[in-house]
Amino acid sequence: MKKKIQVHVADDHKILIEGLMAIIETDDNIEVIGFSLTGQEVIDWFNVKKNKADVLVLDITMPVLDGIEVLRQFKKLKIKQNIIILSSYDDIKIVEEMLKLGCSGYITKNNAGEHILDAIKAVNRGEQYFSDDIQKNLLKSLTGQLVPEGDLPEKFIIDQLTERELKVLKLITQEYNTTEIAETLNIGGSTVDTYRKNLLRKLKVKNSVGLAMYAVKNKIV
Amino acid sequence: MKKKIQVHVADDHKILIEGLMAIIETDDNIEVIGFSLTGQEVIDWFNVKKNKADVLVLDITMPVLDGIEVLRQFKKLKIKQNIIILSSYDDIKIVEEMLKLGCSGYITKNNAGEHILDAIKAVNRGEQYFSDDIQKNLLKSLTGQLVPEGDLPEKFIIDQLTERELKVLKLITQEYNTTEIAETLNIGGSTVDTYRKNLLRKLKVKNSVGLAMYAVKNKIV
DNA sequence: AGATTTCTCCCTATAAATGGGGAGAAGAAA
DNA sequence: TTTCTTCTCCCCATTTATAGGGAGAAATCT
Repeated sequence: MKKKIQVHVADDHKILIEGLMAIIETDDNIEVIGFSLTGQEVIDWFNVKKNKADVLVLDITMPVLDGIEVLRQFKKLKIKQNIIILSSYDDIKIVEEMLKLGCSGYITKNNAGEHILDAIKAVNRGEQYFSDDIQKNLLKSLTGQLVPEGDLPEKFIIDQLTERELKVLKLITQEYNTTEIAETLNIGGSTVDTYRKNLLRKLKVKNSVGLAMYAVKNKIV
Repeated sequence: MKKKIQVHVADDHKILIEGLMAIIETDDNIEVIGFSLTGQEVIDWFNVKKNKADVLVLDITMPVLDGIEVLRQFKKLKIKQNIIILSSYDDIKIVEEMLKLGCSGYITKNNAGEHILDAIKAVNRGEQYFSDDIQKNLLKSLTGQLVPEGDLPEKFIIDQLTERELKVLKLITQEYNTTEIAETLNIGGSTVDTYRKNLLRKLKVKNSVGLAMYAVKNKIV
Protein backbone atom coordinates (compact mmCIF):
# COMPACT_ATOMS: atom_id res chain seq x y z
CA MET A 1 0.00 0.00 0.00
CA LYS A 2 1.16 3.45 -0.78
CA LYS A 3 2.28 5.75 1.96
CA LYS A 4 -0.24 8.49 2.70
CA ILE A 5 0.68 12.11 2.17
CA GLN A 6 1.30 13.55 5.61
CA VAL A 7 0.08 17.06 6.22
CA HIS A 8 0.60 19.63 8.94
CA VAL A 9 -1.98 22.40 9.24
CA ALA A 10 -1.36 25.82 10.77
CA ASP A 11 -4.03 28.41 11.41
CA ASP A 12 -4.96 30.50 14.40
CA HIS A 13 -8.62 29.52 14.18
CA LYS A 14 -9.14 26.08 15.58
CA ILE A 15 -12.47 25.77 13.85
CA LEU A 16 -10.76 26.23 10.50
CA ILE A 17 -8.21 23.56 11.31
CA GLU A 18 -10.96 21.16 12.26
CA GLY A 19 -12.82 21.92 9.09
CA LEU A 20 -9.71 21.38 7.03
CA MET A 21 -8.98 18.10 8.75
CA ALA A 22 -12.48 16.90 8.01
CA ILE A 23 -12.05 17.77 4.36
CA ILE A 24 -8.58 16.36 4.08
CA GLU A 25 -9.40 13.06 5.68
CA THR A 26 -12.14 12.35 3.21
CA ASP A 27 -9.26 11.49 0.93
CA ASP A 28 -7.72 8.11 1.67
CA ASN A 29 -4.36 9.18 0.33
CA ILE A 30 -3.86 12.08 2.70
CA GLU A 31 -3.69 12.31 6.48
CA VAL A 32 -3.22 15.16 8.94
CA ILE A 33 -0.37 14.34 11.32
CA GLY A 34 -0.17 17.59 13.23
CA PHE A 35 -1.39 21.13 13.56
CA SER A 36 -0.30 24.48 14.99
CA LEU A 37 -2.17 27.54 16.20
CA THR A 38 0.72 30.00 15.97
CA GLY A 39 3.73 30.50 13.76
CA GLN A 40 6.01 29.72 16.67
CA GLU A 41 4.38 26.33 17.06
CA VAL A 42 5.05 25.60 13.43
CA ILE A 43 8.72 26.41 13.74
CA ASP A 44 8.99 24.38 16.90
CA TRP A 45 7.21 21.46 15.36
CA PHE A 46 9.46 21.30 12.35
CA ASN A 47 12.72 22.59 13.77
CA VAL A 48 12.87 21.95 17.49
CA LYS A 49 10.86 18.76 17.63
CA LYS A 50 12.34 17.63 14.32
CA ASN A 51 8.98 16.48 13.09
CA LYS A 52 8.38 15.99 9.41
CA ALA A 53 5.46 16.37 7.07
CA ASP A 54 5.10 16.12 3.33
CA VAL A 55 3.04 19.26 3.07
CA LEU A 56 2.48 22.24 5.32
CA VAL A 57 -0.73 24.19 4.96
CA LEU A 58 -0.05 27.62 6.38
CA ASP A 59 -2.21 30.62 7.15
CA ILE A 60 -0.64 34.05 6.79
CA THR A 61 -2.29 35.88 9.66
CA MET A 62 -1.33 34.23 12.91
CA PRO A 63 -0.41 35.58 16.35
CA VAL A 64 3.08 35.36 17.86
CA LEU A 65 4.71 34.74 14.49
CA ASP A 66 2.90 35.15 11.20
CA GLY A 67 3.10 33.04 8.05
CA ILE A 68 5.56 35.33 6.34
CA GLU A 69 7.93 35.06 9.26
CA VAL A 70 7.52 31.29 9.29
CA LEU A 71 8.65 31.16 5.68
CA ARG A 72 11.64 33.38 6.47
CA GLN A 73 12.61 31.14 9.37
CA PHE A 74 12.28 28.04 7.24
CA LYS A 75 14.56 29.62 4.68
CA LYS A 76 17.07 30.66 7.33
CA LEU A 77 16.99 27.25 9.01
CA LYS A 78 17.23 25.63 5.58
CA ILE A 79 14.14 23.57 6.17
CA LYS A 80 12.94 22.24 2.88
CA GLN A 81 9.21 21.97 3.00
CA ASN A 82 6.34 21.91 0.55
CA ILE A 83 4.14 24.74 1.69
CA ILE A 84 0.67 25.81 0.69
CA ILE A 85 -0.37 29.27 1.75
CA LEU A 86 -3.99 29.49 2.80
CA SER A 87 -4.92 33.13 2.85
CA SER A 88 -7.77 35.56 2.65
CA TYR A 89 -5.66 37.96 0.63
CA ASP A 90 -5.68 37.72 -3.12
CA ASP A 91 -3.28 40.63 -3.54
CA ILE A 92 -0.79 39.68 -6.20
CA LYS A 93 2.02 41.44 -4.39
CA ILE A 94 1.60 39.20 -1.40
CA VAL A 95 1.40 36.11 -3.56
CA GLU A 96 4.64 36.99 -5.30
CA GLU A 97 6.31 37.72 -1.98
CA MET A 98 5.25 34.30 -0.71
CA LEU A 99 6.56 32.68 -3.87
CA LYS A 100 9.93 34.32 -3.39
CA LEU A 101 9.99 33.04 0.16
CA GLY A 102 9.57 29.53 -1.13
CA CYS A 103 5.95 28.49 -0.98
CA SER A 104 4.66 26.11 -3.61
CA GLY A 105 0.98 26.82 -3.53
CA TYR A 106 -1.39 29.62 -2.72
CA ILE A 107 -5.12 29.27 -2.32
CA THR A 108 -7.61 31.78 -1.06
CA LYS A 109 -9.90 30.86 1.77
CA ASN A 110 -13.07 31.39 -0.18
CA ASN A 111 -12.46 28.44 -2.39
CA ALA A 112 -10.16 26.40 -0.24
CA GLY A 113 -12.57 23.52 0.20
CA GLU A 114 -12.78 22.73 -3.45
CA HIS A 115 -9.09 22.82 -4.09
CA ILE A 116 -7.22 21.94 -0.96
CA LEU A 117 -6.94 18.25 -1.81
CA ASP A 118 -5.70 18.93 -5.32
CA ALA A 119 -3.30 21.49 -3.95
CA ILE A 120 -1.83 19.09 -1.41
CA LYS A 121 -1.32 16.40 -4.03
CA ALA A 122 0.20 18.85 -6.47
CA VAL A 123 2.76 20.38 -4.16
CA ASN A 124 3.55 16.91 -2.83
CA ARG A 125 4.51 16.02 -6.40
CA GLY A 126 6.77 19.05 -6.38
CA GLU A 127 4.40 21.07 -8.54
CA GLN A 128 3.03 24.48 -7.82
CA TYR A 129 -0.64 25.09 -7.24
CA PHE A 130 -2.72 28.23 -7.26
CA SER A 131 -6.45 28.64 -6.90
CA ASP A 132 -8.29 29.99 -9.90
CA ASP A 133 -8.49 33.59 -8.77
CA ILE A 134 -4.82 33.69 -7.83
CA GLN A 135 -3.81 32.08 -11.08
CA LYS A 136 -5.71 34.70 -13.04
CA ASN A 137 -3.94 37.49 -11.20
CA LEU A 138 -0.60 35.82 -11.68
CA LEU A 139 -1.09 35.45 -15.40
CA LYS A 140 -2.11 39.07 -15.61
CA SER A 141 0.92 40.12 -13.65
CA LEU A 142 3.57 38.08 -15.36
CA THR A 143 3.45 38.79 -19.03
CA GLY A 144 6.84 37.31 -19.52
CA GLN A 145 8.76 38.62 -16.57
CA LEU A 146 8.76 37.60 -12.92
CA VAL A 147 9.51 33.93 -12.26
CA PRO A 148 10.08 33.28 -8.60
CA GLU A 149 13.71 33.13 -7.60
CA GLY A 150 15.73 31.43 -4.92
CA ASP A 151 15.89 27.75 -4.14
CA LEU A 152 12.25 26.99 -4.77
CA PRO A 153 10.81 24.64 -7.38
CA GLU A 154 10.93 27.38 -9.98
CA LYS A 155 8.31 25.67 -12.05
CA PHE A 156 5.17 27.01 -13.57
CA ILE A 157 2.27 25.02 -14.79
CA ILE A 158 3.51 24.91 -18.33
CA ASP A 159 6.62 23.16 -17.08
CA GLN A 160 4.51 20.54 -15.43
CA LEU A 161 3.40 19.25 -18.79
CA THR A 162 5.27 16.33 -20.22
CA GLU A 163 6.59 16.33 -23.76
CA ARG A 164 3.73 14.19 -25.01
CA GLU A 165 1.09 16.27 -23.27
CA LEU A 166 2.54 19.39 -24.83
CA LYS A 167 2.40 17.86 -28.30
CA VAL A 168 -1.20 16.83 -27.81
CA LEU A 169 -2.02 20.32 -26.56
CA LYS A 170 -0.54 21.88 -29.67
CA LEU A 171 -2.44 19.54 -31.95
CA ILE A 172 -5.68 20.28 -30.12
CA THR A 173 -5.20 23.97 -30.86
CA GLN A 174 -4.92 23.02 -34.51
CA GLU A 175 -8.43 21.60 -34.44
CA TYR A 176 -7.28 18.01 -34.46
CA ASN A 177 -9.62 15.48 -32.90
CA THR A 178 -8.57 12.42 -30.96
CA THR A 179 -8.24 10.16 -33.99
CA GLU A 180 -6.18 12.65 -35.94
CA ILE A 181 -3.87 13.26 -33.02
CA ALA A 182 -3.44 9.54 -32.54
CA GLU A 183 -2.47 9.09 -36.19
CA THR A 184 -0.11 12.03 -36.12
CA LEU A 185 1.74 10.78 -33.07
CA ASN A 186 1.43 7.10 -33.95
CA ILE A 187 -0.24 6.20 -30.70
CA GLY A 188 -3.65 4.85 -29.76
CA GLY A 189 -6.74 6.95 -29.38
CA SER A 190 -7.13 5.94 -25.76
CA THR A 191 -3.67 7.25 -25.07
CA VAL A 192 -4.61 10.59 -26.54
CA ASP A 193 -7.66 10.56 -24.31
CA THR A 194 -5.41 10.03 -21.34
CA TYR A 195 -3.24 12.97 -22.28
CA ARG A 196 -6.21 15.21 -22.77
CA LYS A 197 -7.55 14.19 -19.39
CA ASN A 198 -4.19 14.99 -17.82
CA LEU A 199 -4.16 18.36 -19.54
CA LEU A 200 -7.66 19.22 -18.38
CA ARG A 201 -6.68 18.34 -14.84
CA LYS A 202 -3.32 20.05 -14.80
CA LEU A 203 -4.42 23.24 -16.47
CA LYS A 204 -7.68 23.28 -14.55
CA VAL A 205 -9.88 24.09 -17.52
CA LYS A 206 -13.26 22.68 -18.42
CA ASN A 207 -12.84 21.52 -22.00
CA SER A 208 -10.68 21.55 -25.11
CA VAL A 209 -11.55 25.15 -25.80
CA GLY A 210 -10.11 25.96 -22.40
CA LEU A 211 -6.94 24.11 -23.34
CA ALA A 212 -6.67 26.11 -26.54
CA MET A 213 -7.24 29.39 -24.77
CA TYR A 214 -4.65 28.47 -22.17
CA ALA A 215 -2.16 27.67 -24.90
CA VAL A 216 -2.78 31.01 -26.56
CA LYS A 217 -2.53 33.02 -23.36
CA ASN A 218 0.71 31.34 -22.42
CA LYS A 219 2.17 31.67 -25.87
CA ILE A 220 2.55 27.94 -26.31
CA VAL A 221 1.20 28.38 -29.82
CA MET B 1 -40.22 27.85 -55.83
CA LYS B 2 -37.13 29.86 -55.21
CA LYS B 3 -35.36 31.50 -58.08
CA LYS B 4 -32.09 29.82 -58.90
CA ILE B 5 -28.82 31.67 -58.57
CA GLN B 6 -27.76 32.56 -62.09
CA VAL B 7 -24.08 32.32 -62.84
CA HIS B 8 -21.86 33.45 -65.68
CA VAL B 9 -18.52 31.71 -66.08
CA ALA B 10 -15.45 33.20 -67.78
CA ASP B 11 -12.27 31.30 -68.53
CA ASP B 12 -10.12 30.89 -71.59
CA HIS B 13 -10.07 27.14 -71.25
CA LYS B 14 -13.30 25.66 -72.48
CA ILE B 15 -12.61 22.42 -70.69
CA LEU B 16 -12.50 24.25 -67.40
CA ILE B 17 -15.78 25.97 -68.12
CA GLU B 18 -17.38 22.66 -68.91
CA GLY B 19 -16.02 21.16 -65.74
CA LEU B 20 -17.30 24.05 -63.71
CA MET B 21 -20.71 23.84 -65.30
CA ALA B 22 -20.90 20.16 -64.46
CA ILE B 23 -20.02 20.89 -60.85
CA ILE B 24 -22.32 23.87 -60.54
CA GLU B 25 -25.34 22.15 -61.97
CA THR B 26 -25.17 19.38 -59.44
CA ASP B 27 -26.67 21.98 -57.16
CA ASP B 28 -30.38 22.54 -57.76
CA ASN B 29 -30.20 26.09 -56.53
CA ILE B 30 -27.64 27.30 -59.03
CA GLU B 31 -27.63 27.42 -62.82
CA VAL B 32 -25.13 28.57 -65.42
CA ILE B 33 -26.78 31.01 -67.80
CA GLY B 34 -23.77 32.04 -69.86
CA PHE B 35 -20.06 31.83 -70.35
CA SER B 36 -17.20 33.73 -71.93
CA LEU B 37 -13.80 32.73 -73.27
CA THR B 38 -12.22 36.18 -73.19
CA GLY B 39 -12.45 39.28 -71.07
CA GLN B 40 -13.97 41.19 -73.94
CA GLU B 41 -16.79 38.69 -74.18
CA VAL B 42 -17.51 39.22 -70.51
CA ILE B 43 -17.75 42.97 -70.92
CA ASP B 44 -19.93 42.59 -73.98
CA TRP B 45 -22.17 40.13 -72.28
CA PHE B 46 -22.81 42.33 -69.30
CA ASN B 47 -22.51 45.79 -70.82
CA VAL B 48 -23.35 45.64 -74.50
CA LYS B 49 -25.87 42.85 -74.44
CA LYS B 50 -27.23 44.08 -71.11
CA ASN B 51 -27.37 40.55 -69.79
CA LYS B 52 -27.51 39.94 -66.10
CA ALA B 53 -26.26 37.29 -63.73
CA ASP B 54 -26.24 36.98 -59.98
CA VAL B 55 -22.64 35.85 -59.85
CA LEU B 56 -19.71 36.06 -62.23
CA VAL B 57 -16.95 33.51 -61.92
CA LEU B 58 -13.89 35.04 -63.48
CA ASP B 59 -10.45 33.76 -64.40
CA ILE B 60 -7.56 36.22 -64.20
CA THR B 61 -5.48 35.05 -67.13
CA MET B 62 -7.46 35.43 -70.33
CA PRO B 63 -6.54 36.60 -73.82
CA VAL B 64 -7.75 39.88 -75.38
CA LEU B 65 -8.66 41.34 -72.00
CA ASP B 66 -7.66 39.80 -68.71
CA GLY B 67 -9.60 39.50 -65.47
CA ILE B 68 -8.00 42.53 -63.90
CA GLU B 69 -9.04 44.66 -66.84
CA VAL B 70 -12.53 43.24 -66.68
CA LEU B 71 -12.81 44.40 -63.09
CA ARG B 72 -11.52 47.85 -64.04
CA GLN B 73 -14.08 48.12 -66.84
CA PHE B 74 -16.85 47.01 -64.54
CA LYS B 75 -15.88 49.71 -62.11
CA LYS B 76 -15.67 52.32 -64.85
CA LEU B 77 -18.98 51.27 -66.33
CA LYS B 78 -20.48 51.17 -62.86
CA ILE B 79 -21.64 47.61 -63.30
CA LYS B 80 -22.47 46.18 -59.93
CA GLN B 81 -21.70 42.53 -59.99
CA ASN B 82 -20.88 39.81 -57.50
CA ILE B 83 -17.61 38.42 -58.74
CA ILE B 84 -15.59 35.40 -57.73
CA ILE B 85 -12.02 35.31 -58.93
CA LEU B 86 -10.88 31.87 -59.96
CA SER B 87 -7.12 31.97 -60.16
CA SER B 88 -4.01 29.88 -60.01
CA TYR B 89 -2.19 32.64 -58.16
CA ASP B 90 -2.27 32.66 -54.40
CA ASP B 91 -0.11 35.76 -54.13
CA ILE B 92 -1.59 37.96 -51.47
CA LYS B 93 -0.75 41.11 -53.42
CA ILE B 94 -2.90 39.99 -56.31
CA VAL B 95 -5.72 39.03 -53.98
CA GLU B 96 -5.69 42.43 -52.34
CA GLU B 97 -5.59 44.14 -55.72
CA MET B 98 -8.61 42.15 -56.81
CA LEU B 99 -10.41 43.06 -53.61
CA LYS B 100 -9.78 46.73 -54.20
CA LEU B 101 -11.16 46.34 -57.68
CA GLY B 102 -14.36 45.02 -56.25
CA CYS B 103 -14.38 41.25 -56.29
CA SER B 104 -16.22 39.44 -53.51
CA GLY B 105 -14.55 36.09 -53.58
CA TYR B 106 -11.24 34.54 -54.47
CA ILE B 107 -10.56 30.86 -54.79
CA THR B 108 -7.53 29.11 -56.13
CA LYS B 109 -7.91 26.57 -58.87
CA ASN B 110 -6.47 23.73 -56.92
CA ASN B 111 -9.37 23.60 -54.55
CA ALA B 112 -12.05 25.18 -56.66
CA GLY B 113 -14.15 22.05 -56.91
CA GLU B 114 -14.70 21.75 -53.23
CA HIS B 115 -15.62 25.34 -52.65
CA ILE B 116 -17.10 26.82 -55.77
CA LEU B 117 -20.68 26.10 -54.75
CA ASP B 118 -20.24 27.59 -51.32
CA ALA B 119 -18.48 30.56 -52.84
CA ILE B 120 -21.30 31.25 -55.29
CA LYS B 121 -23.90 31.07 -52.54
CA ALA B 122 -21.86 33.27 -50.25
CA VAL B 123 -21.20 36.10 -52.68
CA ASN B 124 -24.80 35.87 -53.84
CA ARG B 125 -25.75 36.65 -50.27
CA GLY B 126 -23.45 39.64 -50.43
CA GLU B 127 -20.79 37.99 -48.36
CA GLN B 128 -17.16 37.55 -49.20
CA TYR B 129 -15.62 34.17 -49.75
CA PHE B 130 -12.02 33.01 -49.84
CA SER B 131 -10.64 29.53 -50.16
CA ASP B 132 -8.72 28.21 -47.20
CA ASP B 133 -5.24 28.96 -48.49
CA ILE B 134 -6.19 32.48 -49.50
CA GLN B 135 -7.86 33.13 -46.21
CA LYS B 136 -4.77 32.06 -44.32
CA ASN B 137 -2.65 34.46 -46.31
CA LEU B 138 -5.15 37.24 -45.82
CA LEU B 139 -5.22 36.77 -42.08
CA LYS B 140 -1.46 36.79 -42.01
CA SER B 141 -1.38 39.95 -44.05
CA LEU B 142 -4.01 41.95 -42.27
CA THR B 143 -3.15 42.19 -38.65
CA GLY B 144 -5.49 45.00 -38.15
CA GLN B 145 -4.90 47.17 -41.16
CA LEU B 146 -5.99 46.78 -44.77
CA VAL B 147 -9.75 46.51 -45.35
CA PRO B 148 -10.63 46.76 -48.99
CA GLU B 149 -11.81 50.14 -50.08
CA GLY B 150 -14.09 51.53 -52.76
CA ASP B 151 -17.70 50.64 -53.37
CA LEU B 152 -17.45 46.94 -52.61
CA PRO B 153 -19.28 45.08 -49.86
CA GLU B 154 -16.57 46.07 -47.41
CA LYS B 155 -17.38 43.17 -45.18
CA PHE B 156 -15.15 40.60 -43.62
CA ILE B 157 -16.20 37.33 -42.21
CA ILE B 158 -16.52 38.69 -38.73
CA ASP B 159 -19.15 41.09 -39.99
CA GLN B 160 -21.15 38.21 -41.37
CA LEU B 161 -21.87 37.01 -37.89
CA THR B 162 -25.14 38.02 -36.37
CA GLU B 163 -25.37 39.52 -32.92
CA ARG B 164 -26.49 36.26 -31.40
CA GLU B 165 -23.82 34.23 -33.13
CA LEU B 166 -21.20 36.62 -31.85
CA LYS B 167 -22.45 36.28 -28.30
CA VAL B 168 -22.39 32.51 -28.54
CA LEU B 169 -18.88 32.64 -29.96
CA LYS B 170 -17.68 34.71 -27.04
CA LEU B 171 -19.24 32.37 -24.52
CA ILE B 172 -17.67 29.38 -26.24
CA THR B 173 -14.25 30.94 -25.77
CA GLN B 174 -15.06 31.18 -22.08
CA GLU B 175 -15.40 27.40 -21.89
CA TYR B 176 -19.17 27.47 -21.67
CA ASN B 177 -20.97 24.41 -22.95
CA THR B 178 -24.30 24.39 -24.74
CA THR B 179 -26.40 24.26 -21.60
CA GLU B 180 -24.52 27.07 -19.91
CA ILE B 181 -24.77 29.28 -22.98
CA ALA B 182 -28.48 28.58 -23.22
CA GLU B 183 -28.99 29.61 -19.63
CA THR B 184 -26.88 32.72 -20.00
CA LEU B 185 -28.77 33.92 -23.04
CA ASN B 186 -32.13 32.63 -21.90
CA ILE B 187 -32.68 30.55 -25.00
CA GLY B 188 -33.02 26.84 -25.67
CA GLY B 189 -30.13 24.49 -26.05
CA SER B 190 -31.16 23.57 -29.56
CA THR B 191 -30.95 27.20 -30.50
CA VAL B 192 -27.42 27.38 -29.21
CA ASP B 193 -26.66 24.29 -31.29
CA THR B 194 -27.97 26.09 -34.33
CA TYR B 195 -25.75 29.08 -33.69
CA ARG B 196 -22.72 26.91 -33.22
CA LYS B 197 -23.48 25.13 -36.46
CA ASN B 198 -23.75 28.46 -38.22
CA LEU B 199 -20.47 29.58 -36.72
CA LEU B 200 -18.68 26.41 -37.78
CA ARG B 201 -19.98 26.85 -41.31
CA LYS B 202 -19.34 30.57 -41.62
CA LEU B 203 -15.88 30.55 -40.11
CA LYS B 204 -15.00 27.31 -41.86
CA VAL B 205 -13.43 25.64 -38.87
CA LYS B 206 -13.73 22.07 -37.71
CA ASN B 207 -14.78 22.35 -34.08
CA SER B 208 -15.24 24.63 -31.09
CA VAL B 209 -11.50 24.89 -30.59
CA GLY B 210 -11.32 26.27 -34.11
CA LEU B 211 -13.97 28.82 -33.19
CA ALA B 212 -11.99 29.88 -30.14
CA MET B 213 -8.76 30.17 -32.09
CA TYR B 214 -10.53 32.20 -34.75
CA ALA B 215 -11.90 34.52 -32.10
CA VAL B 216 -8.45 35.02 -30.64
CA LYS B 217 -6.75 35.63 -33.97
CA ASN B 218 -9.36 38.16 -34.95
CA LYS B 219 -9.30 39.85 -31.60
CA ILE B 220 -12.96 39.18 -30.94
CA VAL B 221 -11.97 38.26 -27.42
C1' DA C 1 -46.58 42.34 -51.50
C1' DG C 2 -42.79 39.48 -51.65
C1' DA C 3 -38.22 38.42 -50.36
C1' DT C 4 -34.61 38.19 -46.93
C1' DT C 5 -32.62 38.01 -42.53
C1' DT C 6 -32.55 36.91 -37.91
C1' DC C 7 -34.00 34.52 -34.05
C1' DT C 8 -36.02 30.76 -32.31
C1' DC C 9 -36.98 25.81 -31.84
C1' DC C 10 -37.55 20.99 -33.34
C1' DC C 11 -36.21 16.11 -35.14
C1' DT C 12 -32.85 12.23 -35.90
C1' DA C 13 -28.45 10.24 -35.63
C1' DT C 14 -23.65 9.62 -35.13
C1' DA C 15 -19.15 11.13 -33.60
C1' DA C 16 -16.46 12.89 -30.08
C1' DA C 17 -15.30 14.33 -25.63
C1' DT C 18 -15.30 13.92 -20.75
C1' DG C 19 -14.70 11.53 -16.15
C1' DG C 20 -13.44 7.75 -13.35
C1' DG C 21 -10.83 4.08 -12.66
C1' DG C 22 -6.86 0.67 -13.46
C1' DA C 23 -2.35 -1.15 -15.20
C1' DG C 24 2.06 -2.65 -17.43
C1' DA C 25 6.79 -1.37 -19.19
C1' DA C 26 10.81 1.37 -19.40
C1' DG C 27 13.85 4.45 -17.48
C1' DA C 28 15.42 7.78 -14.24
C1' DA C 29 16.06 9.09 -9.64
C1' DA C 30 16.67 8.43 -4.75
C1' DT D 1 16.46 -1.83 -4.47
C1' DT D 2 12.71 0.77 -4.27
C1' DT D 3 10.29 4.68 -5.87
C1' DC D 4 8.70 7.88 -9.20
C1' DT D 5 7.76 9.53 -13.69
C1' DT D 6 6.47 9.02 -18.21
C1' DC D 7 4.41 6.71 -21.85
C1' DT D 8 1.31 3.61 -23.26
C1' DC D 9 -3.17 1.24 -23.34
C1' DC D 10 -7.57 -0.55 -21.47
C1' DC D 11 -12.30 -0.69 -19.19
C1' DC D 12 -16.66 1.60 -18.07
C1' DA D 13 -20.33 5.12 -18.52
C1' DT D 14 -22.17 9.60 -19.44
C1' DT D 15 -22.29 13.98 -21.46
C1' DT D 16 -21.50 17.02 -25.33
C1' DA D 17 -20.70 18.15 -29.81
C1' DT D 18 -21.37 17.68 -34.58
C1' DA D 19 -24.15 17.07 -38.95
C1' DG D 20 -28.21 17.15 -41.61
C1' DG D 21 -32.53 18.46 -42.18
C1' DG D 22 -36.91 21.40 -41.40
C1' DA D 23 -39.84 25.31 -39.79
C1' DG D 24 -42.41 29.26 -37.70
C1' DA D 25 -42.48 34.27 -36.16
C1' DA D 26 -40.97 38.88 -36.41
C1' DA D 27 -38.57 42.50 -38.42
C1' DT D 28 -36.60 44.67 -42.29
C1' DC D 29 -35.80 45.70 -46.92
C1' DT D 30 -37.21 46.12 -51.91
